[in-house]
Amino acid sequence: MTGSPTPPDAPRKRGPYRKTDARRREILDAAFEVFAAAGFRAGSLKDIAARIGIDPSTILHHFGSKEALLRAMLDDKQARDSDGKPDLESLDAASFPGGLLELAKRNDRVPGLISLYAVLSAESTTVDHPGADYFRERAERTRSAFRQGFQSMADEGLLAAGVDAEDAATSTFALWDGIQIHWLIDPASVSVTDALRRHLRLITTVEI
Amino acid sequence: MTGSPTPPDAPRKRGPYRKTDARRREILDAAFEVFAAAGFRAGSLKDIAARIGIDPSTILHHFGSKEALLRAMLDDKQARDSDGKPDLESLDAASFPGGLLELAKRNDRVPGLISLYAVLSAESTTVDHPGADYFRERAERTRSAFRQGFQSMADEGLLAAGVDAEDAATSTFALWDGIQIHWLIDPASVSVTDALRRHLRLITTVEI
DNA sequence: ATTATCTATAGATCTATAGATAATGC
DNA sequence: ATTATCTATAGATCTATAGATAATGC
Repeated sequence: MTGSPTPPDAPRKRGPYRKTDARRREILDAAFEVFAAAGFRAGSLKDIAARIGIDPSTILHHFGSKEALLRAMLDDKQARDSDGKPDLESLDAASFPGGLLELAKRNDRVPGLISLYAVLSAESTTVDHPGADYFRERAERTRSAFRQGFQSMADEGLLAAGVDAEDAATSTFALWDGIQIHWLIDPASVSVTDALRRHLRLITTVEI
Repeated sequence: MTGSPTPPDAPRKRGPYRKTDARRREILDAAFEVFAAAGFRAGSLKDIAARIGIDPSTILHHFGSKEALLRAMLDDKQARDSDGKPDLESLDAASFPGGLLELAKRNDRVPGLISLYAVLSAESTTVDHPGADYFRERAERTRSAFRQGFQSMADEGLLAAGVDAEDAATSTFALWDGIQIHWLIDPASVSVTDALRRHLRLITTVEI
């Protein structure tokens, strides 16, 4: 008998090179920069490839298609966002509004991050956009996390009179995304964290 | 003497056909629909032309270039927005917050209008976008009009405690633009006018 | 005669694939 | 031997222009 240790129908594959992960990371980082600066449709594989000195077809070897690259890049950002650092879901009543501000400050310090989400989430509302599902789910998750955070504040009587958790979540989320676009349009005229802080002061009773 | 009534160097031109204005209007309307649905970069002259049954080159005959068409379309929208109807600049202290809501309601009823501004203003922040100047100026004008409106309210003591006109303008503008994007992403989860009304209630002392 | 419109096409993209060559790892 | 990378190119855009034909208006 020539019984092999692997099933007969499973073709033996050797797996990727040791440096493949690093190359994929390079591509994801370059894709982030290009998509943040130009959006998905105007950001080309050629631009991304040029940034790290490879040929566009190499990107397709690793990710299969431009759409798949976008999804991989978004999933990667999401995974790294909630990697170690405190994220939305982990904020409780005591740390919630301050935690939001911390999050905003942290995002402000990552060049391109605000642009990526602001540009792509708006672009994702246009016809046949491959990021539509991602951004709809992201909006749902974000609003839900905000709602929970504000609800635990409401439970301790920390919301301003006439404000409920649902309203607080919706308005804070909207103001945050809106002010980010206005900051991209004219950075000198607004401050993301200042606007957010003033809004949180208005809808809560805590010192921020 | 064969002295002509026009200067010798001015070549005599006959001017456009009587129906040219109507054709230009058709093109502007179709451009609005396409740019609202797809953005400027993904919205093609071919799509616009197909919508009204003409050839793309006819559009270029009338407007010269795709960028010029975008600018003409934006200028046209701006001119028609402030055409007769009460606009931002004409609102005084008494009618200001209510007038904003009316404006929002009116915009909600024009399909594509919210998408046009939300999509293009975000897209305009990307590299080499022909709408960048327009949207920066528009943001300036809008924030300034809001500031004046809220300032006249402040003068009559109609703003909530701790809120000044500048903050009110910035936050209202940001919340409005943000909630519009969230509405485009998931229309079922938010109401533009409700969110705006709640915000105005929060920052003013008037009944809305 | 001038303006409007279309046909045809140039020229510049862009994504994706096929297949050759180079690098890696068993 | 398999994976990674590049070259070359197909095929599908897209904007813009040149020039022919049709419609309009003096």
